[in-house]
Amino acid sequence: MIKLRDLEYLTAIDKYKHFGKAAQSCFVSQPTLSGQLMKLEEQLGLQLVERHRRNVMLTPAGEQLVKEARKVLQAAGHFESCAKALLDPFAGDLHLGLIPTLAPYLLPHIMADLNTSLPNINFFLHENQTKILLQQLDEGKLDVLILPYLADMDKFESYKLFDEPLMLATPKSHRLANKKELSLSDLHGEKILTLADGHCLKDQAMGYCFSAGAKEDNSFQATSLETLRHMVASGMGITLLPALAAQGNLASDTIQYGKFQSPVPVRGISLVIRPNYSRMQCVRSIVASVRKSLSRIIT
Amino acid sequence: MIKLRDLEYLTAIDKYKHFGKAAQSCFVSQPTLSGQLMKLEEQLGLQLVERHRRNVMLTPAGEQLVKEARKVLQAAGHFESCAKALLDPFAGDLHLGLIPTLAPYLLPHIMADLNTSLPNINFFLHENQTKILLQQLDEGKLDVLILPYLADMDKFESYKLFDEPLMLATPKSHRLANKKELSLSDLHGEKILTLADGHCLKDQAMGYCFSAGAKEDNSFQATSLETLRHMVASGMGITLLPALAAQGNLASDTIQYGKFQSPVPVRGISLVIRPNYSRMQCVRSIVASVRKSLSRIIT
DNA sequence: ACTTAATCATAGCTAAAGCCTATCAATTAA
DNA sequence: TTAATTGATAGGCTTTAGCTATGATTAAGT
Repeated sequence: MIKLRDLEYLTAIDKYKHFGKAAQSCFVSQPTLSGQLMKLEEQLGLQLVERHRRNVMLTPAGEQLVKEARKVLQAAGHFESCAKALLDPFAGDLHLGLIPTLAPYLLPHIMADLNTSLPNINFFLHENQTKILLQQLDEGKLDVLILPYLADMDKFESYKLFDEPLMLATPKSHRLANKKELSLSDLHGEKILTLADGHCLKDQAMGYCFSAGAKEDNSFQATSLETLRHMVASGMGITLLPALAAQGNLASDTIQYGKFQSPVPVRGISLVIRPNYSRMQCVRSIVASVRKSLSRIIT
Repeated sequence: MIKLRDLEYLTAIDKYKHFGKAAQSCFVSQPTLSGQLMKLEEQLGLQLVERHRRNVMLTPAGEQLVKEARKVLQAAGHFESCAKALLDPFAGDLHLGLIPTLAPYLLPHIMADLNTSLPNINFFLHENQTKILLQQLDEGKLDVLILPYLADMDKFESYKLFDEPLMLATPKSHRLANKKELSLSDLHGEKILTLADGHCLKDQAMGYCFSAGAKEDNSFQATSLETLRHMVASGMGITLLPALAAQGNLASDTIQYGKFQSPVPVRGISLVIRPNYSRMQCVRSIVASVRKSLSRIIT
C-alpha cells in the first residue's frame, strides 16, 4: 500500500530538485527522504528520479506519477479540511422525531429557541407514531425523539423535558364543563372518546380513565387530535387532551378545557437518543433549550 | 498525517457495519481495525462510528468523511494503476536529439525499424547543433542524442553506432571528379567549402583537410549541407560530405561523390545519454535497432 | 432465568518501519 | 590541492501497526 508521506516526498523532490531542500520542506532529514524515495521506487518497480551530483531530475515516469501524487494529496487534504469543518459539534443535520399528538402543538413553542441556540443545526422534523420512531431511531434514520418515555424504551437513553398535563375537553353544555376543582374521579361513569390504536396518548389517557372508572367509547376512534377535538366540539362526547393541544383556545367557543386538581394526570415528555449517540453536546443544548422554552408555557 | 490504511478501514466499516467482517475484508484482525479506527477518530477529534453490540452505524460526520475517504482511495488507486502502466520499460515518450548534418539523412533509414522494434515508444525528434543538444540532454529536455562522440563529452555515456565515411563532393568538371583510388592527400592545395561555425561536421571535416594540406574557403560558409551541396553543384568548389548525405545520388548529374581509400576519413556516430538514465533497456534496444539498420547501408 | 453465542473493547507483546545522527563518496569550485 | 556541496550508506532508536488472548456486554435460545 502506497503511503501518503512518500507522495509528499516525491512532490517535494519535484518542487526543489534537491534532496536536502526537499527534505527540509518535509521536516525530515535528507537520508530519510532519500531512503523513503528509494523504497517507493523499489515498491513501484520503476525509477522515478535521476540522481546526479549537480542535477536531480524526474524520469518521465516520475513526472507522470507526480501529477497523480498531487491529486491524491489534494483529495487527502480535502478529507482533512472536511473533518475540520465537521469538528463543530453544534453544526450539521439533525433528524428529530415527534409523535403526532405532540408535534403540531409543541414545535411552535420550541423551534424558534432551538434555531437561536443552535443556529448551525439543520433540523429535519419527522412525525410518526412511537413504535415507528423508535425503530427509525435504532436504525439511525433519526437522531433524536421527543415523546412520552415509557418503560419499554430502556434500551435507549432519555432526558425528561417536561410533564404535560392532560386536560378534560368537554362540550360547553356538558355537566363537567363548568365544574370547579375538577378531579379524575369525576370521570366515573363517563364514556371517553379516544384516538385510534397506535397512538400512545390513547393508552396513557385511557389508563387514567379506567382507573377513574370511566370507559372507552368504542363507537369511534379518531385518527388525529383535531378530529377528536371536532368530535367534542360537536357534542359527541368528552376526552382527555394534552395541555399543549388544549392551549390557544382552539374552538374555545364550543369546547371547555378543564384542569384537573391533584393528582394531575400528566404524560412525561422526554428526549430520547441512542446510548453512545455521537453528538451529546448537541443533545444537551436541545434539552436545555426545550426546557427553557417550556418553562414559559407550562406552569 | 492521515494514513490510507485508516481510510480503508473506515470504508470497510461503512460497507459491512460490522467490525469483524470489515476487519476480515481488510485482512487484519478485529482488534487491529478497532484500534486503528479509534485512533483515527481521536486524531480527527470527532466520532465517526456509533458502536452498539447489535448495530454499528456511522455518525453523520462519518458518513460525510467516508465519501471523502473513497475519493482519496480512488485517487491512490489511480496512482498505482498508473505506475503499473508505466512499468513497461518499452513504452512512453522519448525525445531524440540529432544534429542537422545527420538527421535528414539518417532518420529515413532508422525510424521504420525503431518503430517496429519499439512500437509503444513515441519518438519526438529534435534537430539542433551539438552544443545545444548536449545542454538539453543535461537538462533532461532530451533523452537520447545521436551525434559524433567527441572527447569533451566524457561526462555522458555513449554507445558507438557506426562510422560514417566522409566523401569528396566535386563538380563533375573538377580534376578529382573521375580520379580512381582517391586519397586524402589528393586534397593538397585545394580550397574546401565549409559549413558555418557551430556545426561539428565543419570541425571534423576541416581537421582531415588541414592535415592533408587543404585550406578552408573563407569566402562563404554554408548554413546547411543542402546549401553546401548546391554550391558544389554550381561549381563553386569542393567539400567533404558525410556518406549518408551523399547517398541517394542527389544532384548526381552535376556532382561526383568520391570514396577515399584508406585511411578513410570518418566521423564516429554514437548514441549519447546521461549516465544513470532510467530507461537503459530502451536505450539498448535503440542501439541494436540502429546498428542493424545501418549495417544494411554502410558497408 | 440461565446459558450460549455474538461482538466490540482492552491488554500485552512483537516485528517492522520511519526517523535520526554520523559518515562516506563523488563532484564542483576556488 | 583544498574546501564545499550533495546524495548514499550504516547503525541505532522509537514509534506503531499488527497479532493473540481475554474481558464485558448484549441478544437469543433453552
